[in-house]
Amino acid sequence: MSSYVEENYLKAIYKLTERNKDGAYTNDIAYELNVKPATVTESIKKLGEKGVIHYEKYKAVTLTEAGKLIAIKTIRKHRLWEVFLVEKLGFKWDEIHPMAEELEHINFEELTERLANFLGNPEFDPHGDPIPDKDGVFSNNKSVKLTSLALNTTVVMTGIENHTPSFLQHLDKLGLKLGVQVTLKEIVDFDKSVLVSVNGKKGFYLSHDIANNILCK
Amino acid sequence: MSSYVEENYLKAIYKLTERNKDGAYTNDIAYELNVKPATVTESIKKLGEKGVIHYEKYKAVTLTEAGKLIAIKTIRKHRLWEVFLVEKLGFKWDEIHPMAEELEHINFEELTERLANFLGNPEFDPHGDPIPDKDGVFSNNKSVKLTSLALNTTVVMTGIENHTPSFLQHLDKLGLKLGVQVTLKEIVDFDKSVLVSVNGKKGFYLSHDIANNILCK
DNA sequence: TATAATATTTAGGTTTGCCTAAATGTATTT
DNA sequence: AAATACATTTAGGCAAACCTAAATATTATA
Repeated sequence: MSSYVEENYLKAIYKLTERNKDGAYTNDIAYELNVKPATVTESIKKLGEKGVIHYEKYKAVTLTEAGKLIAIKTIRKHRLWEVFLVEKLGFKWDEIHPMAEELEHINFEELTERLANFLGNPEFDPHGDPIPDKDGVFSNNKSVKLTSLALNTTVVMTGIENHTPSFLQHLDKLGLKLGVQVTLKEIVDFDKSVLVSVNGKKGFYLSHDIANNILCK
Repeated sequence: MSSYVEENYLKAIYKLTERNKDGAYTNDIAYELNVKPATVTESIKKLGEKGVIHYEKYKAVTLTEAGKLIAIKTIRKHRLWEVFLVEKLGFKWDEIHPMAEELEHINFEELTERLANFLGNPEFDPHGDPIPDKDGVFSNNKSVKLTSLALNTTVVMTGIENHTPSFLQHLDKLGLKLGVQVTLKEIVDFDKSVLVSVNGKKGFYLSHDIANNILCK
């Protein structure tokens, strides 16, 4: 199995396992990777034989330590390239994902580490997601959802939980970028939408769906 | 055919056609790409159908305009990444080829052009090879071989015609890098080796083979 | 020009990563 | 607990990109 394909499977399984500790299901992996479930069955069987995942027929799969490390290293590469694309090449945060999706599969450890160094060993990518170190260790940074705050709390926006271009572009329009100060002014009982004030300016309403995808600290 | 494979075939054909205007031969393409001639036959048939090369049974193949453009754009990407690896990440000129060989296949025009801009739109890569512009045009820069100079000529080293790490490392050891002043002091009749002085310092001998791979202006 | 040497192509195979359709297993609901 | 719904796997296929061995063209040489 090419490292390109393998890394994508492991990344998908990693992501799904974060959401559901039992492991990743065939159908969900198929959805993540835009392939059919039958293809996934075939692939995860091979990945199991290779020792990067735990595979048992009809069970959710989980990553072995080896598999987890590959997944995390792929995430590291992805996020470092995203920093490069934004900080050095001036791309916007909603434009970079497809490019990073390719660049993450360039496997030269020396390249990755020199890139990290060139970028100042960033700890977060342009979306606020943490960048694991070269041994695969994440700094534990406990952000919470904007929807979980108590009224009249002021926090700093640190991340997001949805990376679609349309969501990112909408945040731009609202002036909601990483680092801004957000104060929760009101929680509307009817639909759980929230009134927020950004950097002390006049407030505006955010739907619960939007607020729920914003992380802060 | 994946763009990865296609670009490598077109690049190989481009290179071979530079050497031999008749076109590229099956065997030579196979050697360049480390595949068997039978595989090349199969592939060039497909590339012919696709319209990127002119293919006729038993004849040397040449690039169509479309194919030539793809080849040159691949070369552009390769050389821009090489500049990045040396200028920004601090790699040495003998280390970068394998990485650039992968990075060249990342196809996002906006990425390439922003990268070029970030690097200051360089005209030459770290080996002195010209970087075509985004429309595939090379600036014509007529360097000549060190072996073609008349005695006592002083020139600037501008490029090389061999990119193997061992050759590059040897040049490093001799202090022969792009931009140095080289004076041709002697041509040994016996073996055509040459005595050169670099930046006005004490001279040393270079075999004809080495001198013949050094370009200057 | 016939023969030998070399280059190219054809024929038939393999592996990888995908597919559809059918079969089978697991989970949920009545 | 049986029936139904849903998830997963199996079986059989396909295209891409590689391979080896054999056949056929071309080119060079005697």
